[in-house]
Amino acid sequence: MSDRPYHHGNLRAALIQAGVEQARSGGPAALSVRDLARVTHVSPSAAYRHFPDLDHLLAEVSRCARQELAAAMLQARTAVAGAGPEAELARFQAIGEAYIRFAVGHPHLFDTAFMSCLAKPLEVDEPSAWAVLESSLDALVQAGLLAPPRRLRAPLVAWSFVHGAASILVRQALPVEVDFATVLATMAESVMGALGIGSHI
Amino acid sequence: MSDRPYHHGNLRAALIQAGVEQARSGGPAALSVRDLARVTHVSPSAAYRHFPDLDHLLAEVSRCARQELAAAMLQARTAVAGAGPEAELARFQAIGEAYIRFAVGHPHLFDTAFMSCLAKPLEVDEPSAWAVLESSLDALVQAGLLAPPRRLRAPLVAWSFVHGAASILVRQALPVEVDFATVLATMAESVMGALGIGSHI
DNA sequence: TGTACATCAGTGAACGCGCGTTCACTGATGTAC
DNA sequence: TGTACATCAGTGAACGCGCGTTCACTGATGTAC
Repeated sequence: MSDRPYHHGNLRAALIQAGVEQARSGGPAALSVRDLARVTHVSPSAAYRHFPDLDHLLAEVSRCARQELAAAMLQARTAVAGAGPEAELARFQAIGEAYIRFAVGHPHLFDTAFMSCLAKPLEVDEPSAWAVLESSLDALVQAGLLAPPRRLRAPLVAWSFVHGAASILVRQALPVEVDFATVLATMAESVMGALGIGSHI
Repeated sequence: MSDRPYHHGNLRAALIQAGVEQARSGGPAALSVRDLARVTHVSPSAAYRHFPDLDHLLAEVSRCARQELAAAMLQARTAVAGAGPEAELARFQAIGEAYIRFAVGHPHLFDTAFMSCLAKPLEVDEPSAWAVLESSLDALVQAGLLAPPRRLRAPLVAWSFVHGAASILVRQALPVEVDFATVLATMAESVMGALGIGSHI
């Protein structure tokens, strides 16, 4: 404990990062000023140099969780190569699949991403899941797969369905066995159906 | 405090009911053995005559929250009179609308209904939102509005979309202003589209 | 280049709090005879 | 109908704990001259 320098160097970022790791294993309930200070090898009061209170710290942790989700979507989309309508459609499905995969793979982080905080984070999400979705929908329109009039409400439609399916898988909210593959297939088919993707050509 | 009888009479039910009321205003985080005992005018240790620990008490509170949701759906469905396809469709839409209305009207109870507990409630949900949805889908099939092959996955499709939309409204998860009426209309249209309701006639 | 000093980023002890849970107990109830 | 007594459902004090936050402080940094 004595080999660490008196000044941490980047305590603010370190506390947030520690928060993300704690949240990954224990969810929002596992986050406390004292515990994050402990993990960061710093006294609890040091945190108050960087955050006015716990809630502001939580808001940043939550934002990082959302960014991790967005990064996963971005990566999945980038992984689909090629041009043309079929590649564009595959990229759209890839971000939905990544969303659900993230929720199932990191259920506590998923909860943390959408936990309720009174404080607002200092910066906006970067990357942002919302932005990823918006740009993918734009690409679908340009590829001629999504009718322009449907573009306006498309984000709500897609997000609702995918977020709902992810929540169900995470919580096992349904009294019936739903397996991952079934949800993915149903999700893809349903969003296509709801948005009429491809059907107006 | 001295005018109350020594024996409460139905403490178990009273604690659960108190839990529902506390959850309604403060959400799952507002639930504690000590607070519920306080509200019920009973010593904290009395609760342990009826529940092995906090988690088992929470599981019952959560179940009651889900039952309240189911009751709202049931009431909304019953309120739609008449027979025939158009009435059946209206009843189906009514339960989805009631679900979303409940989430927006009682956001903390909605959270409580789907909170995570390690313990399982002693009894199953009665009424059950799942059962309400299942029977409504059966009615749609019988009215010739839903193609039988789509019946199997229909619960997952409907629940995902409605639950997702409700979560979004409750959390204000989208960085865009989404009003209640728009969500309801979009929800109805999308579920119809995804399930192909009415389109195969 | 060297030194005084303001500023910054930590420490550690302490505060008061509410929590879950246990334990020995006591008051009320109801059953057997 | 009356009484002994087992059983049930409460009480209240206590346990140890971890929490958020404050406060007076001190060690390190870096800037002005």
